[in-house]
Amino acid sequence: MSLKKIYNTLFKNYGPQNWWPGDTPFEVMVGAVLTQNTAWLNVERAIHNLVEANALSAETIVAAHPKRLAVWLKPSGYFNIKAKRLKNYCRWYIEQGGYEALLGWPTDELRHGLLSVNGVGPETADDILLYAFDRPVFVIDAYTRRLFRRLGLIEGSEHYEELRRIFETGLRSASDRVQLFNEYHALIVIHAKDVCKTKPNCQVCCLIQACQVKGP
DNA sequence: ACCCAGGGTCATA
DNA sequence: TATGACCATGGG
Repeated sequence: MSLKKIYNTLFKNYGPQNWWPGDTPFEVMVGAVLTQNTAWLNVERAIHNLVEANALSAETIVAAHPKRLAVWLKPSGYFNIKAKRLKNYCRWYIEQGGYEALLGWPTDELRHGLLSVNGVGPETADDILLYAFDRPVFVIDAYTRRLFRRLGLIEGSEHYEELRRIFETGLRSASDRVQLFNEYHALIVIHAKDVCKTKPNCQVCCLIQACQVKGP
C-alpha cells in the first residue's frame, strides 16, 4: 500500500478539505502556535479575541502587555506559555522583515529560522512552511504517526525528521507537492477526529481494521 | 469525574 | 539520547 494510494482512498472518502482555516498567512502562523496540543475550536476562540481587540498583527502582539495577551489567548489553553511563544515568534518575524522578506528565503533556511524561535518546534514550523509559505513540507503529527503505524508503513517511534523524510521521498514524484501535502495532512486530521468517530466502516478504517481514536 | 486535543521546553539520568 | 513533568482550557 503506497502513500499515494492511501491518499487517494482518504480523498475519495472525505473530498477536498481546503485547509488551512486562516484568512491571512499571519493568522495561519498564529494558529500554528496556538494549536499546540489543543483543540482547534479553542484556537478559533483565541484568534477571535485577537481580532476583536484589533490585535492580530505581529507589531501589536509584540507590544502587548504579557498579561493582557494571555487573557486574549486564554481559551486556547497554556495561555501564559503561549503568550511568550507568540511574542517570541512575532519578534523574530518582525526582525526578519515580515512576510514579504521571508518569502524570498529558501525553504531550508526558512525552516531553520523558524526552529530557532523558542516555542516553535518541528510541527509548528512545518505547519507554517506548508500553510503560510506554500512550501512542499510534509507535516508529521500524532495522528500521522498513529494512522501509518496501524497501516504498518512505519514503526511509529521514528524521530520527526526521519518520518518527514519517509513521506517526502515517498511522494517525491507527485506533480504538485504543495497541494498534495496540504490536502494529505488535512485529510489525516479529518479522518482521525471527525468522521472516524462516527463512521466505523469507512474505507481507511477497514484498511487498518481499527476505527478507534484511542489506542496504540 | 474522567480523557483528550492538529506540541514544545526544560530538567534529569 | 531518552524519558518525565509541566503548561491549562473546553468538549465529549
